[in-house]
Amino acid sequence: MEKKEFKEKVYSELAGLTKALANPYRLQIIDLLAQSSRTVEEIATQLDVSIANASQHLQTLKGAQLVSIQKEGHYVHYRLADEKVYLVWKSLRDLGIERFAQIERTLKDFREQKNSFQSISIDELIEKVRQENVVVLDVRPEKEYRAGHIPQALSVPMEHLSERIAALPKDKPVIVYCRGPFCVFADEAVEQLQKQGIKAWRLEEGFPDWKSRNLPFHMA
Amino acid sequence: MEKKEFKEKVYSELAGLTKALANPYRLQIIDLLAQSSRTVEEIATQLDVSIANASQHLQTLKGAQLVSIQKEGHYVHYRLADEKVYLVWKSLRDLGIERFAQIERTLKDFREQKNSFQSISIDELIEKVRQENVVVLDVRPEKEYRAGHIPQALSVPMEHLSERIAALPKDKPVIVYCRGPFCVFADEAVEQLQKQGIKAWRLEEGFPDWKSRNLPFHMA
DNA sequence: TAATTATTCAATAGAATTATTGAATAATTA
DNA sequence: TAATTATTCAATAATTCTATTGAATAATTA
Repeated sequence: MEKKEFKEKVYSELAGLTKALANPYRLQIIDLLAQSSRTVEEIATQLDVSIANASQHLQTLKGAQLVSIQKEGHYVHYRLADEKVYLVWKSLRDLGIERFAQIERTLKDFREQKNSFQSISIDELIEKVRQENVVVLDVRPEKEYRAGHIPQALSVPMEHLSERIAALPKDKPVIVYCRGPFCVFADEAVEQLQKQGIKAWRLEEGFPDWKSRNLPFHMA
Repeated sequence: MEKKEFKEKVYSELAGLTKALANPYRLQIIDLLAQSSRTVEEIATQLDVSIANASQHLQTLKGAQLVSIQKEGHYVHYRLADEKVYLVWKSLRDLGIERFAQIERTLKDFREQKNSFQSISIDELIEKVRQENVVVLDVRPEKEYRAGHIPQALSVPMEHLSERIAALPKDKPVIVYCRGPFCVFADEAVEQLQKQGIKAWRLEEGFPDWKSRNLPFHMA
C-alpha cells in the first residue's frame, strides 16, 4: 500500500467517527448513555425529539460503532460501546469549557441563578467524605443510581427531594451530584436545599467522571 | 434561562467544535500542527491539496478556536490554540485504533510490510534509555525536532538517514520515533536500519504524546 | 510606484446531513 | 390469527459542507 493511500484510509475512518459525534443531539445521547443504557423511546423523550428521529441518530452512532444494542422483547436497549467513547466526549467537553467564553458564561449564569455557583471538585469531595463531615446525594433517576454510584451516596431522585429534605441531618453540609457539568439536577437541588437552610454545594463533574478516574463505585 | 434553552446552547456549541474537527484533512492538520507551527503553503503541500482549500480548512479550524495564528511578513503561521486540542485528537485516535478493525488492520499491514511490526511503548523507551543501552532517533524534519524532542534523541531527518547510518554504533539497538502512530517515517527508518543489520524498533506513539504525558523535553 | 508573493475571499455546483412524514418490520399480547 | 407496540426504513425538501475557480487583499521587494 502506498503512503498516501494509507493516510487517506486512516484519517477518513477517524473523520467518519468524528462526524458521527458532531451533532448536538448525538452528543446528548452519549452523555445520557454514559449514565445507563436506554431504549429508543426513553432517549426520544429526554431529547424532546420524535422517535423516528431519535432512532435515526442512534443508527448513526451504531454505524460508527460508538454504541451497541441489546434486544429484549420488543425493546432495543442502547449502551456505549466502549469506555473510550466516554473519554472522547469528556475531552471535547473539557476543551469546550476551557476555551469557549460562550459555554463558561452560559454555565456560570445558570448556576448563579440557582445559587449553586460554588461547586467542588472530585478531589475535594473525596477529602470531605474521608473526614466524614458531609452527606453525599445522587439526584439522578433511580435507574441511573442503580447502574453505578459513588459509594457513600444516598439516592434521592429530584422528584423525591422536597419530601426527603426534612430527614437530612441539619448539621452536615450536603454535596449533590448528577450526570455531569451540563446536568441541571444538581443546581436545582442545591437551590432547594439552601432555601431550607441546609448548606449545599454541587459536584462540578458527574458520576461517569468519577468512574472514568477508576475510583471505586457501587452498583444496585 | 430555561433548562431546555440552556442545554441547546451548550450542546450546540460543542457540536460545532466537533464538526470543525470532523474532516480527514482537518484531522491531519491538527496532527501536523501538534509537531510545530506551519504556514498555509506548508500545510497545503503536506496534505496535497490546493492552497485555497488548505486556507479554507484552516479558517474552519480558526473559526472554532482550535488553532490560532501569528502573522510574520506575508506569512501566516498557524499553531494549535491549546494543548487540550491535542488531547481531543489523541482520544479520538485511541478510540479509533482500539475499536476499528479497519484501522488496526491497516496499521498492521503497513508495518509488516516495513518490518516494523515490533513497536515499543513510551514506558519501555524510558526504561531502555535509563539502562543506557539504546540509541534514540528523531526522524522528523529538523524544524519539528527544534520545536521539541525527547531529551536523549538525535535528530536524523528521513532525507539524511541513509548517509548517517554508518556513523551509528553497531552494538546498540535503535529506537526510532516520529509524529505519531499514523506517521510512516519511523516505519521506513526501521526498514532501512534493519537492512543494514542494525536492530531497530519504532516507538508506537509520537513526540506530542510524550509531551502530553508531561515528560521532560528539550527544545532547539 | 509597480510587481511579486502568501493568503483570503466570494461564487458555485455537487454531495452530504437533517427533521419530517408515513409505511414497514418484528416481537408480544388478546 | 389479529391487534398492539417499539423500532426501523424510505422518501423528501431544506440546509450545510466541500473542492474548485478566479479575483481581492496585504505585506514585501524591485
